Amino acid sequence: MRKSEDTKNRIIQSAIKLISQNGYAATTTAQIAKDAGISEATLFKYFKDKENLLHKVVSVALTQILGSVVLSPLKENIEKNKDLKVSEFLRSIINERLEMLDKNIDLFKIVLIEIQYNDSLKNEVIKNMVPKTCEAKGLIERILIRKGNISKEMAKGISRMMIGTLLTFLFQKYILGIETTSDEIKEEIENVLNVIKKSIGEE
Amino acid sequence: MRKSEDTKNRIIQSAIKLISQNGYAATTTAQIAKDAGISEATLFKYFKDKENLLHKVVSVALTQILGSVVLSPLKENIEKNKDLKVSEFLRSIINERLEMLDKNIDLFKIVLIEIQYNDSLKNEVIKNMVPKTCEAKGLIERILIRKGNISKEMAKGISRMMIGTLLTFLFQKYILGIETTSDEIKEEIENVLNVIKKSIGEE
Amino acid sequence: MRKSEDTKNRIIQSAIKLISQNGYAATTTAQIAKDAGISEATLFKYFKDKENLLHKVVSVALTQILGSVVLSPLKENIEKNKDLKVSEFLRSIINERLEMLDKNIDLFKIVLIEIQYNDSLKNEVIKNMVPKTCEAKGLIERILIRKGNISKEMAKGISRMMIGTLLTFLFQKYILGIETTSDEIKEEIENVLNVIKKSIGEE
Amino acid sequence: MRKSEDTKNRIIQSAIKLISQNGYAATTTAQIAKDAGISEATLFKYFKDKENLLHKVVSVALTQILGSVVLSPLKENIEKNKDLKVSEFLRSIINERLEMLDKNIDLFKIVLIEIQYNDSLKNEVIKNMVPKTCEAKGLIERILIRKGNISKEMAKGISRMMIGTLLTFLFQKYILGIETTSDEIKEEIENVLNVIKKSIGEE
DNA sequence: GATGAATGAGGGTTCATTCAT
DNA sequence: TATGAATGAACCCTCATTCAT
Repeated sequence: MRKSEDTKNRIIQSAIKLISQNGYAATTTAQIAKDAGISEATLFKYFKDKENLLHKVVSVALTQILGSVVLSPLKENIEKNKDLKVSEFLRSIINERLEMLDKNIDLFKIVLIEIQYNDSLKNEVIKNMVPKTCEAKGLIERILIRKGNISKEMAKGISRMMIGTLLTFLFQKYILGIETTSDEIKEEIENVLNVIKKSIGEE
Repeated sequence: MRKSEDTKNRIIQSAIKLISQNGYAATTTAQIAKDAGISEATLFKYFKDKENLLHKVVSVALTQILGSVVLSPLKENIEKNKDLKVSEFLRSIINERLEMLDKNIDLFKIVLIEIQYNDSLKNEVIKNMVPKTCEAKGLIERILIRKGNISKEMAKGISRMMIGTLLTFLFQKYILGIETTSDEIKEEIENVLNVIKKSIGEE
Repeated sequence: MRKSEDTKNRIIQSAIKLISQNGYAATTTAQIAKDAGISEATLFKYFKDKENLLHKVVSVALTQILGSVVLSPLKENIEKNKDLKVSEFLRSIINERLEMLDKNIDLFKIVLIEIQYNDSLKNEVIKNMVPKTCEAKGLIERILIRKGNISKEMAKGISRMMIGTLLTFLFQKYILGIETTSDEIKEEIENVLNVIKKSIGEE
Repeated sequence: MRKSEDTKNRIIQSAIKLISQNGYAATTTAQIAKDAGISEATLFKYFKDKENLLHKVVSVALTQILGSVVLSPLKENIEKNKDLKVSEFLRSIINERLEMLDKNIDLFKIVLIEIQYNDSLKNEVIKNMVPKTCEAKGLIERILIRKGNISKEMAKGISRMMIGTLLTFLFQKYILGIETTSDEIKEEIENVLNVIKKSIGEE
């Protein structure tokens, strides 16, 4: 049981590694088995077929991204920093989110790419990802509003900008693969925060 | 000659369609040939191998995205609207860009996904895409600055927000495939523009 | 293990048979697989590609021709007959060599023909074949010299004639495929031996 | 007509060149057409199919080898040198034959290799080559006998040795591709002639 | 007479999957 | 449970050959 569970996990980890590198269609079960240190026959003892393994991989990715890794630290962070100035609150969120992206980029890539080609996967992902993300977004907006002087519409605009900023970095660094120094990143974050600060009259 | 050029184009169009639907690795040359109404043998008369066809597809995509489709209308739009109020100027740009995204989403998807797995493709894309995008970004920033009362840093923050907003829509609609009514989209744009307007004291 | 080795050998034997019949380029992996009673997929589990199989075939051929089959019996024969008269010594060698040719003609043909089109094969063959052949040639020459009254040059001429005689039969029977009765062969051998006998003043 | 005949010859020459380099099965009609500077379609206007072209190539090769190139110079040479000493007569023949081999090795290779795989080709070749070769062999033998003191059997042995010597060089230089200096060749020829000289008591 | 364009048939090769052990 | 051995189906690609122009 222990051993069995362990083998299964090794297969999944190998699949994550290889699929994120080469894509699902270009990753062979032979590669995965070899990387996991087992035979192909064994792989098919654990997973009915390749598609089944992909679903498991995505499911694991979703769990990790949404459940333990993504939202908990975000909520923690939000809670911990909710008494800061708005700009500092937002900065801490962005930085924490960037770190999280960095740690989970393989999983993100797999999920984002493979749902393009697989509707059942897409539905599964949407069903899990959207409400959780909206929840987090709402949480941030409520805090912004509570901090005073910020209308609901402004809060929505600001939270959307935060998402946009994160996506821009995701795009730049992980999709296009452009090397960016952490100084450059900091500067760009400050530029965005500047606009927001001005808009809410902070300082 | 006429005929030959036509066949070649049909192959490329079929490839674009199928690769954007299923990904490069999962698209077979047989599918492409069938869709183009020719034999596989003919396909390989026009393209040395499958990889070669992918490069041609990406090259066409880049040309179309960057050259005629992406930048020209953007510059035209910028030129035409540079005398509007800042918020109206930005709104017109976003709307025009959203339309452009909609028209070229297949090409975008192919390029963005396939460069994950193909370094020579990635280099080609980066070399072409980055400078042109920076150019457009710079153009917008200069106009913002010239319109008065906006610092260079603010302009940078704002242009980055514009990109972030576009990427958010790209992500939401085309990656996650979430249906969004145009009213919802408009509302969200207004929320973002609102923040920007506030930040530059417009009105 | 047993089974696996067996399958591999069956593939090689089928390859030898078919390549010697039709040549490497005209022999398909499908034919080989069918002849070996396995699927093509299995063939490619045992040999990386068709070229690899050819190399194995040639390697087997070389081993068989040079190692166990060619030189050992020759040396044995030389040893056994070194006390005969020169003409009888040479006759026994020629006859033994002709038998050997007959048994291994398929392997010879493959090696001799395929090295025309494949440099790496040619190098491999040369490296193995030339020294061993020179060794055998040298052995014969030393015995001839030791038998008295034969100069080094004469010995070289005679050994060369032996090779020439063998090649003539190879050419006649196996290249041109001309049927020759064993009486005709014997007669021709005697004619050549006659010349040699005269030249060394035997009898 | 002139032009047409010319094109046909260019095709044949290209075929000879390429088939001798790569073998019939591995030579494509596309390669031949390209080398001949024409389109593949044109090639098939001149030759019903690829096999047909091979037959024409072999036929040309045979004509050239046997008719004009091979036997005429040999007969000429025999006639011219029939009054020399036996050893000198044989030396001149060998040298002339070696030169001829060198000039026509491409044709020889094609013929010798392709008849292994094609019975109709083999029959054609045998029918033409054997009688002519026997004729030349007989001619030489008659001259040897006429020169005195050489029995019919000795003459046969000697002529066979000549063929063997030539085949040895053919084998060494053109099949195995072993580089040999002309000095080495001369020495080996002398060794063989030495034996013959001794056998007929020359000098 | 020459060729650009096209292709059916087949070649080598890979892949996910099965099954006896 | 784990795997060595095997494979049908499909993949990318090539080839000799045809035909309208």
